[in-house]
Amino acid sequence: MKADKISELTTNRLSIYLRCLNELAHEGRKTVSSDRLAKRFHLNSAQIRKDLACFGEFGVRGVGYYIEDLREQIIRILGLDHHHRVGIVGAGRLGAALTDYYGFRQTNFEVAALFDADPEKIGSVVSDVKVFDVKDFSKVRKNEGIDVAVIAVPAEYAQKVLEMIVDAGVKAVMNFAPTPLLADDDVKLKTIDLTISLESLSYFLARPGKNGRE
Amino acid sequence: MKADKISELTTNRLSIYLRCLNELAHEGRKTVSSDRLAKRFHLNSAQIRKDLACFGEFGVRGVGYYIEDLREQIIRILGLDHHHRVGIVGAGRLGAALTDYYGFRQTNFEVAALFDADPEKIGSVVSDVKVFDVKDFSKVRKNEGIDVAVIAVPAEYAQKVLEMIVDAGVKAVMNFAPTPLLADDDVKLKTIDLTISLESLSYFLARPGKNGRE
DNA sequence: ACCTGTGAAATCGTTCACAGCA
DNA sequence: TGCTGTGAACGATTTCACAGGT
Repeated sequence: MKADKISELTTNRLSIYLRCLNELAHEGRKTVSSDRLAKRFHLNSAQIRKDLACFGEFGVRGVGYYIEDLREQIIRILGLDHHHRVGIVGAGRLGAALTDYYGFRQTNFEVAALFDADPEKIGSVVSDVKVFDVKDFSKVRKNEGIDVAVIAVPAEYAQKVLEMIVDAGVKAVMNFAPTPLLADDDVKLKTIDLTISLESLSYFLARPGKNGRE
Repeated sequence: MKADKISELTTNRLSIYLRCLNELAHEGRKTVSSDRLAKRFHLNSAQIRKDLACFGEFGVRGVGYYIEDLREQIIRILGLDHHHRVGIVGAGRLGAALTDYYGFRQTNFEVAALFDADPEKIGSVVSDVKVFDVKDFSKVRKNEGIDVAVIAVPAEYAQKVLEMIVDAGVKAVMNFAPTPLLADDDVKLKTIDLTISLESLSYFLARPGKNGRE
């Protein structure tokens, strides 16, 4: 296949496949077929094959996939063999929780700096990470080699913060402010909107029985 | 239209439309057409009309939508006129940050209780919310009238915690553990997987230039 | 003239089903 | 026989385009 247009749905599933493979590898298994993988983790075998086929021919007919080999391939595809340094803008509770979040620690992402506008917070240390003045973002970004930014500020400041981040040259941003933001096409912006998720629960509770399964 | 099968994508957009309308109402506008709404907030006007048409005929031909009226309709549809009480399982940093999250405060959701298994934490108070023993979940749920649960525990405990929550009768659950969970169809389960989101940024950084826009 | 509500078309994503290889 | 890789069918979602109401 080797298509050029790969959906984010596909790459998200790659993350899931990787977890499944990690679990199987941990159990000492050497190979797995798309069918066994699907049955065991409630996935669809054709979808697994299609998703993988976007990036190459990793399987062996009659055998399946070599788990260790496929793990390495997915790690490479997802860029998990590269290290990234994260700057979190907003040193409130959310910023602090994210700094501490083990996802940032166990993976190839490392929180290098926090930023805030509150003089009370600037200079303090949260979970071993120093809080800088947000005005110094560009300078600190260079010194610390930050290539990923997280927006954890109130919605009304989020767009301005994003523009500052992008002006400083960061190309990958995760936004936790409950508002959609605008950015150039060469910047990857991922918004996690907890308000929408909450309101979706509210909708369900208001009309019991009608479940849109995930 | 009044269709029976309403996609979650549609209800998620309802949340967004509500925000837009709030902004317009704040500016003192009385009516808005789907086209103006779309242009201003970078949406698609046909989609707005289709989404709204699922729930009734709220517009006036030649005029557009009455902002105040439409706001009330969406609030009713999303069940934002009902109050909900939230129990958060896991009183670590993430649980604490969520307890503090203004989204839970400003909306119709209120954090009523935290739960943990750590004796050090049980009995303490985080952001005015008491931490209970997770073993007492069912009892506390009844006393406090909890109807929404949040899972903020490590992935390996998440499925067990979900089962406990569902056994206690809670029908709406938000999961922050980075693992897909299984639940019955009559339970609304919403998973927010920060690991997948991070890995999606990693994928982008590994192949610059190919952006799957949100 | 303006704008909604909605069939029809286009696009995107998933699942089926099987040819072909080990 | 077992399994991958993939064209084709199917299903879901988005966008177009316009009939019809004000």
